Amino acid sequence: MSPNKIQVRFAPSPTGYLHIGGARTALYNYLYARKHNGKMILRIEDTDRNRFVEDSTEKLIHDLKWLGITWDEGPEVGGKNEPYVQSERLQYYQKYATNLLNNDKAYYCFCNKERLDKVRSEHNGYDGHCRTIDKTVAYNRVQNGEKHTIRFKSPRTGITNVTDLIRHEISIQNEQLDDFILIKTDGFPVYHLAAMVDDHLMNITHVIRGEEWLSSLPKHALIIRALEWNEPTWCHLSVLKQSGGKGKISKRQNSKTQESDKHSIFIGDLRKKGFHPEAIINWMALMGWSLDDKHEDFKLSELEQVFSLKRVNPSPATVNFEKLDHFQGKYVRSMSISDLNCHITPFLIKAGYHDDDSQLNQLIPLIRDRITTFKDSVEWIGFCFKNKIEIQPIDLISKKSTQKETLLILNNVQQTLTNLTTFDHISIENSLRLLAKTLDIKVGQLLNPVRIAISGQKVSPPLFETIEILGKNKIIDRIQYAIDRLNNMNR
RNA sequence: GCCCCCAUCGUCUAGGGGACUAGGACGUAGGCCUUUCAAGCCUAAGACCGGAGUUCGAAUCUCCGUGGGGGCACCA
Repeated sequence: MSPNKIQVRFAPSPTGYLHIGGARTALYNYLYARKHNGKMILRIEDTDRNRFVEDSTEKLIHDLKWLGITWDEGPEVGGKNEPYVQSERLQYYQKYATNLLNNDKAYYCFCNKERLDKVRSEHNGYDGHCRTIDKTVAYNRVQNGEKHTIRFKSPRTGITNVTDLIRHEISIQNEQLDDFILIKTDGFPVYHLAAMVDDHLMNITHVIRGEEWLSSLPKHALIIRALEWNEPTWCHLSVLKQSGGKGKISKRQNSKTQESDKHSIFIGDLRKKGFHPEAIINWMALMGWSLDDKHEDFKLSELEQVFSLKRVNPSPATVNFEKLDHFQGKYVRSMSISDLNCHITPFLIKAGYHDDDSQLNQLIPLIRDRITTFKDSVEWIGFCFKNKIEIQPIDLISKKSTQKETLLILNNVQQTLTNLTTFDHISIENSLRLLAKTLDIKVGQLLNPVRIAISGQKVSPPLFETIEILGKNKIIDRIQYAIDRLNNMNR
């Protein structure tokens, strides 16, 4: 591998499911790698055994793939940097922790939790208590099996400067840093060590991650410098803020403002709610990045050509689900009938509607402009697949109309349709328009009760076409049922 | 409390000292179209957080406020 080759990684921890914050970070990594013919690695950071969530890695991989985000190396595909799960890489962390120990850049710490809690309330971080323990004494205590951690020896004075690609120079007074833990009592590394070791070993050239890491960036730089490694290019993406309230989106809090029947911050939920991955990608890409002031519609394949980290915006973005709807609607309208059929069918089946494929294909052009999510199709055309339409007779009667007039309309419509020899929407339209004229009422007035009778709904796809698709028998039956209901209304 | 980051319409953003009466998109309002609902098309309202500088000239550069966000673990 050429050393100049761009190599990035997405390194989630298996503590929950993929949401738009993580997905967007994965997306930017992916796009950057693709744009520069680099490679992307998926690495699982599972060094916290307490927060481990059983199926989250599989779900995460599934969600990423569903979005269209792929990687060159990772747990299920393998690669030359195996393994890709941190709990299987313990030897490396141990090795470099020892290295730091030997070079006097780290030390053993024997402080227990109680002391630490006490120190924290008095100090700003760890007080360096074990820093002065004689090296051989400390070594012997470790040999005797005493519980210990390994801490990094942070500089006490001076300033640490780090450069971030989208935030420029960041500096911190070293006195703000404490001697943080590298290796925990259980022998597992802490993120700061593990991530830096892996990034180095895996030749990561650009670390693209969330802003929540910005405050620990100096620690990371210090570790890398202590080990005398090359520093990657840092790129900290701003956080995504909740749509309604305050603060960043989070796996823990849901319901409230960021969840609704239609939306969710979780990729898996969005899938179940009937969104298309391309719509989600387009939406996420624009939360913090833009090409210019003219282009907003991007397919994943197009983003791969035009993405640039230099155009990533450092300020936090608020999640706006209405814009997701916009991209989704736009995407739907660009889809072919057969493609839409594939996406809609599972939702119809799940809703319990028998799916007649050829009929569905006829129906799709009628709803393409009306649905946003694929799941919306259930509400729009579910009635077509029902055996019986439940209606309240009162709903059949328009505001300004009467029971008598409605019955007259329905009877006439039924008769007209029965007499039709060619049952196509043009003939249906012509005959019903003529009927309205004959009855001296507006077309809308005529169609309202018919719409309810046929669909059971106040809104429906265009009626003439719907009547044609459902067929004469079904239509006549439904109108008859409505007439019966109206007649029995007063009894 | 301490540290760090950020700051243009309600939201996402364009903007790199003069091309800014600040552009686009979503949303909102009105209109056209119309069998309902959409879609589509047209129109409108809507922002440079505040104050000092620097400069002939600041949305753009600097500083100070203010506001928002993130982080201060043997979590990532």
